[in-house]
Amino acid sequence: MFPPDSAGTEKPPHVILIEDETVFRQLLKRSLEKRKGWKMVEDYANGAVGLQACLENPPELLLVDLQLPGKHGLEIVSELLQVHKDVKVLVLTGHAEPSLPGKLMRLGVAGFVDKTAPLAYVIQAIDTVMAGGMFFASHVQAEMSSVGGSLPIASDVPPLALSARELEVARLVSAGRSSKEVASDLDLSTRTVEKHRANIMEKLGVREVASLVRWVMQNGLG
Amino acid sequence: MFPPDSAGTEKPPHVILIEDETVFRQLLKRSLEKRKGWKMVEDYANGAVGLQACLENPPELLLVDLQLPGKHGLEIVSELLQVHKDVKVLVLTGHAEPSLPGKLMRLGVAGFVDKTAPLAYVIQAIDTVMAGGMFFASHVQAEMSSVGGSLPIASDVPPLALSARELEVARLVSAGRSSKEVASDLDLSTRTVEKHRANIMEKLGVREVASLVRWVMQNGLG
DNA sequence: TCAAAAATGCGTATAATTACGTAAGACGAC
DNA sequence: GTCGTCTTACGTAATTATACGCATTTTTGA
Repeated sequence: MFPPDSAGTEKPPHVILIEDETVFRQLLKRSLEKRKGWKMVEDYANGAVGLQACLENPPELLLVDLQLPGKHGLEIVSELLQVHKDVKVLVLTGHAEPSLPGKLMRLGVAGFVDKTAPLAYVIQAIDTVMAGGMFFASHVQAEMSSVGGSLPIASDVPPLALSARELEVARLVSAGRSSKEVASDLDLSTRTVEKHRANIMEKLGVREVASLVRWVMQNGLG
Repeated sequence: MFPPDSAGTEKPPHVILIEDETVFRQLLKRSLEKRKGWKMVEDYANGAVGLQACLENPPELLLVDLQLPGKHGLEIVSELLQVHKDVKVLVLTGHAEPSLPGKLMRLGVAGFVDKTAPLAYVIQAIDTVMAGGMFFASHVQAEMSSVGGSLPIASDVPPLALSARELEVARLVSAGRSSKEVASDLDLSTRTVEKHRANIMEKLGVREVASLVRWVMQNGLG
């Protein structure tokens, strides 16, 4: 899961890079094209233009600086993620600030690396993020007064082996409702709910409520 | 600033490693001793013992797992940082959970890495943290509230409301063990386990297993 | 050292869940 | 038009979990 190591046979993802420092931008772009065979790296030096490109043709991965001409990186990310929540965003900045990681996480950014870090760091961050993970590294210690609560991001990919009704039941059960309560919630008979539960357990291959709850939570359904 | 690259001439820091998986612990310990010339790596497999050592002779760097016998990693960190705020803490865990990064940051932890990550990741994390930075990387996407709302975080009740034994029971229950199984796991009577469960539920103010499981997971104990 | 808290154990009773079944109507796919 | 799945519903029995209460022994801390 962690390091895809070599790009291998996977098709190159669509990547957009917004970075005003030409040296770094070109270095990184070439690096990605050479070392990973990604041909689809669009690069922009201007924030507004880059955002426009993102909105018109959303990439899988967005690499973005913060201090940009045209539009600030935080605005870009914020506006983009409101429309396309599934874009993986990796922030590259040279001006780390202790409260930044928190802000970025709240925004839904998947990672954050100092541009002053060695290129290997950046590459690793990209790998991790592309694999669905998170990667925050900086030379300043993060300061988190309050990294907001627990609003799930309602991410896509609920691996649904369950039918709609079953899912509904599963969520209620994992929310702590008893079969009887679920029955009255959904206006069903208790027996029916119990049957649903049994089927759910069977499908998920679990035997106890605890595991059901874990499944629901780990799949972002709770 | 970023990678000290080679340990060079600096004197080895005092490092404590608390990790119950022997293979990983020894591997990491040897790795640090060889590759960085750090001789002062104390290692412990038990949480309570490790914390004791930290309190008696605080290290510069603490590498700690979360799920540990004796005492949970979160407790260790919490208790240690209350007394010695300057200890750099790097959490190593194999059971990442989306809300964990936020919790750890709030606790004042400097970094967090999956144990399943390649050793190079771990080493880099250590370097970054030792250099005063932060390093959070995981194969799961961190989940913070996406909206910048001002939702109160009243839920920041410490997991320490529970006694060590209760915590242990809570974890097993949320892992799907029945009271009877927990009893045999911990070599207790079923009655005792049931009593513990009742006390736990009471303390957490919940009524059903589902809520217990959610609590355990949301507090990174699962 | 002594009091408080935690950990351990038991009893009794009710409520809830799980493990086996079976089956009919709706709805879509092939 | 038949086959499969989803949804609905029921029965019985065993197992587990909860809600009360009470008691003994460590452990901990003031």
